[in-house]
Amino acid sequence: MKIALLQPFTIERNVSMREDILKASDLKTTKNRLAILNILDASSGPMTAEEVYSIVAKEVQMSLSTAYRTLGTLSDKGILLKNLSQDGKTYYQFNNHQHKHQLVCTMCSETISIDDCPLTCMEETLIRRTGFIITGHSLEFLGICPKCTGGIKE
Amino acid sequence: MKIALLQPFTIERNVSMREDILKASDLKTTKNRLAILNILDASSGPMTAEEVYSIVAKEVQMSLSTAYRTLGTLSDKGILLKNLSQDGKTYYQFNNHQHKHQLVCTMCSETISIDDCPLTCMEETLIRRTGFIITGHSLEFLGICPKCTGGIKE
DNA sequence: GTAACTGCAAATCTTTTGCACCGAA
DNA sequence: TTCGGTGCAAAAGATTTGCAGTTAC
Repeated sequence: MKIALLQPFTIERNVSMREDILKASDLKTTKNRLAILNILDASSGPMTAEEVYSIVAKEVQMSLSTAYRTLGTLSDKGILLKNLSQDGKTYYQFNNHQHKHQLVCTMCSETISIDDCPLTCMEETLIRRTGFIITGHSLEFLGICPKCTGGIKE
Repeated sequence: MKIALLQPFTIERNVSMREDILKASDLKTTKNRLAILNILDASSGPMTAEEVYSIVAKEVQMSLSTAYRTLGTLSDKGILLKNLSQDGKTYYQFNNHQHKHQLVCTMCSETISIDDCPLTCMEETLIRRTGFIITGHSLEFLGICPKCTGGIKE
């Protein structure tokens, strides 16, 4: 019973945190936006619009184009990171300055998240050399996972 | 006059080198394929299918779908590197083990090639940790170039 | 001669957009 | 009340594909 009560409390707290995030970016608080932030917050890695949509659609009524528009808006505001992957789909993740990259198996699509990003140092070099302001980067590794390697003749 | 003669000789030599490349991959030698290899070899960085096509179409008669098919085939054989960029277009470059990444201005699309790739060391770590065979990676930096920075109010 | 290559047009897939309606502030 | 947000359907843009004709070997 105590545990049952704990859950709603946590959700409530998160909801108000997310309202603050939206308010700070001059965005109206809507069921749809909260639901999307909710799902991405719970996710362990980047998700496609389609994935977000298929989960969110179970909770609230939302069209796919709204999912795209919302994800786009949140990315423009810097709340999310947006990233076109080698599979042709765009992945979204919370921009919490602890972003992740992916290692994807080209045979079965198994995906592993890479926690540490080695590019900060390289960005500093680029800034010095080019005068660019660096606003982001995309990095993805492709390979063949151990399960699939088993099937390759040597 | 001597210089004028030098050029055809060089082209001849390159053509036969490219025939060897195709033969080694069990691909027939066609005007189209030679033209595409030619253009990518002369290019200083990765090119889109559209760019390759628009240049190649001046020299030989070729359809856009053939350009796509040829670039795809050459990539499958490992002759080219294929890379979906954050702008939604696929870029192709010679796979000469000296591949380049790009730094792209999100305002004017000015693009700078990055010659040294810092990822080899990271790939070794990933191999150890995940058991994947790493077959490739994509890396791209986005930013705002000095020309465009001038327009931003501080 | 035959399998591989090519051109054309149509299809595919993801993402974006126009427009009319709806809802948060 | 008023913009901004949303749904629907249609458009967009890059790439792929089916099929019939052509070419390298």
